[in-house]
Amino acid sequence: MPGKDNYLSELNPKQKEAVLQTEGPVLIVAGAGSGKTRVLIYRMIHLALGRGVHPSNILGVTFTNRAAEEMRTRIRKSLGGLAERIWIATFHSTCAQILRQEIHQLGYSRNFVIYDEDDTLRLIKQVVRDKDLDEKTYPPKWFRARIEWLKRDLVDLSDSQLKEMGPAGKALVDVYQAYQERLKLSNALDFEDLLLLALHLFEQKPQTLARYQERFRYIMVDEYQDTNYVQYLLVRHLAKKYRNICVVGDEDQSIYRWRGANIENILNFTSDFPNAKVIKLEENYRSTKRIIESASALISHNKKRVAKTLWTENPAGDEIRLVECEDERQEADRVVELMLRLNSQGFKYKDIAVFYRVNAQSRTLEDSLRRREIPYQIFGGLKFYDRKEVKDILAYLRLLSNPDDSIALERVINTPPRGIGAATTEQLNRLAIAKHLTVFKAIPAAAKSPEFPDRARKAFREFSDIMQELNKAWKSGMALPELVELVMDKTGYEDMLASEETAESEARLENLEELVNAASEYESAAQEPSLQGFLEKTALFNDIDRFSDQGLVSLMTLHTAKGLEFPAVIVAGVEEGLIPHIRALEENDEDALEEERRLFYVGMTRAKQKLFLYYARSRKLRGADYWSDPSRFIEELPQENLKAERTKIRKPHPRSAGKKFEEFGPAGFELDDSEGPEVWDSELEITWKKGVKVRHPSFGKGVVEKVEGNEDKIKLVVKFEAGGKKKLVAKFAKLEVIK
DNA sequence: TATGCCGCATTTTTT
DNA sequence: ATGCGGCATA
Repeated sequence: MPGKDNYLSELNPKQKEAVLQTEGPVLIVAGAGSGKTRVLIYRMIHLALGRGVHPSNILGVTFTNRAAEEMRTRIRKSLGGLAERIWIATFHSTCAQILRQEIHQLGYSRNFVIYDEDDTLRLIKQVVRDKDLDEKTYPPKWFRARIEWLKRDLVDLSDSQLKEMGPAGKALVDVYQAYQERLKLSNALDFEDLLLLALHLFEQKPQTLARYQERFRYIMVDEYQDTNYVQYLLVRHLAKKYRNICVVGDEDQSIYRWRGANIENILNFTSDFPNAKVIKLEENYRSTKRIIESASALISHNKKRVAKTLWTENPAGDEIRLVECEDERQEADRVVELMLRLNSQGFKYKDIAVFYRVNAQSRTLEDSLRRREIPYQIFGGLKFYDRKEVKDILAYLRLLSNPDDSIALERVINTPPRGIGAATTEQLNRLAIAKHLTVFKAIPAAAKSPEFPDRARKAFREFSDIMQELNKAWKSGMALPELVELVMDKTGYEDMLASEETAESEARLENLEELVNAASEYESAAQEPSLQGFLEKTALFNDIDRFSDQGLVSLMTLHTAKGLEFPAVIVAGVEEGLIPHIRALEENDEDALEEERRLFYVGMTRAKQKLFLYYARSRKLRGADYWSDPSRFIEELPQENLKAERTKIRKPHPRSAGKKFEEFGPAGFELDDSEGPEVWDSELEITWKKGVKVRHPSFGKGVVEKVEGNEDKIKLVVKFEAGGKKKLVAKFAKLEVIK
């Protein structure tokens, strides 16, 4: 860790320049592994210690909460308690915090809730139904995607793009407006609103903007290549007065174009902020020469980038291993075998990661990992706070905090089932509209209304009583974990799950236990714990199961891998249709293909020492078998850095990859050995025979004397130098072949 | 109103 | 293959 005084001595000249250039606009183009996090951290430390800037005048915007936390932890080591005064957060979290203070100026209430994608979709569905639109012609998901686009790109509702969409465009405008009204009635903001309303605030309330400009005199934005248009405008507003804006990014690692990230933001920075200083960090400290050379060769095929040359003084390292497999099951088995081998060579399990393009690929890998009892952890996929049971319980809490939250109400009013079905709910909604009440407030009235059958009235009364009881407990200041438990108890949710007695319901109950834990963790960690604060955390943070250093192999998608590094990296499914993904290919758009290339680039550059690329000749996808060809990106890698191996048995491979087996008659089944890399004999696939020299972690060096058995159960008799013969199972013996 | 079956879609997802 | 949502039935 940097000492307080000599922190500059640990930086190379470029990094030092980036740290010292505190005034004015700065663009740091930071290649993969070039130490950009270190630069950002030292920059903050330097501002505070070297330039006497008060930490509270520094804003650091990151893209993930994980990055924000990591940054703060590292700064704390140098600045101690002062680190807490620096504002380090994501765009969304930053805006949420600002709006908590200021949103009343825009006519919203400060106890707004944040709707996630699921809530949003439910609300859109309501709107679509109300408008009698056909869900087949106009899928709610389409509206959601388009509404996100309208908000992210600040599209004017009179824009010609909408007109050109014809009736769909008209429906979109219609749904959009109704959706916004409903959000407001529910006192809710979606993710885009967090940014958008902060922007409106800055545009409409100059004094408020001025206050934040004064506060954030030094602004740093990480992962600038992945900012969208609204985020770009927010940055511009905040930086306008002092112009001390430093953005860090790498257009080669921009992989969220599909989510509205605008690569132009980083490409145009120097024209947006004239006189900007541009500093390129091109020395890579992470990976071997071969990895860097290969990744650079790959990415040089992209046109949309600013030329830069990544280099490293690290050793050349091993060749990149290219492994061909029959199908995804063999791929998984081989990946696992590789892990065992790497482990025997001294790599800890936590040093090894497998990346894949789509989450669905993880299952086969998991099967193999479990069979061999290798401990693993999966990142991404279903998130804790997105689980149904967790969301249900949270919805009750949301309703306490904000009774206007109509989506939360919809979620829980009949969960667990209490006799308030679709018809009753419908009637309740009508009553609410007629009486100008929110649905929640209409419930006590409905309980008394003769228009409802006795059964429904009783159900309303029960529900109303439950909510009142919970409300009383909350108002009396009950601790959060207890409140969560009370909700689980009084609503009957826990009983409902407990009576199911399935493995599934057990798991759900465990998740709810975990939610109680999360609540108590929050309560002890937060400065001023509140229900609202907890709910905000659950909406904006979803990494309850986070990184553990517990010697587990890591599995994740290529997207999730960004920002991480591992000594040994395996990319699985390096095939046409997967990397690049079929959907990107279907777009038939150079930009889409370039993004796929960047994604692969990101994956490759995570590797410090060893990189393995696996592909399968056929792959089961949604129940059907498909042929596949190696990714075109493999051909873009310098062949001298590659070492390929192939299986001996090869299924016949039709020319048209990406087709189902059954779509080919016998004529399609041609042997295809002409293309692809040469067949090298594999060192990975160790051929055991008498005389092979090996090293064992505890027995030391030895020579193989005898080989028994075959395939999975090869046993070896090894004579060790230290004396003694041992009979070992080849696969599990952690033997390393030596020369 | 609750339940069970069928049909449909299923990239990536830091927020 | 699998899960979710919609619709028909008990």
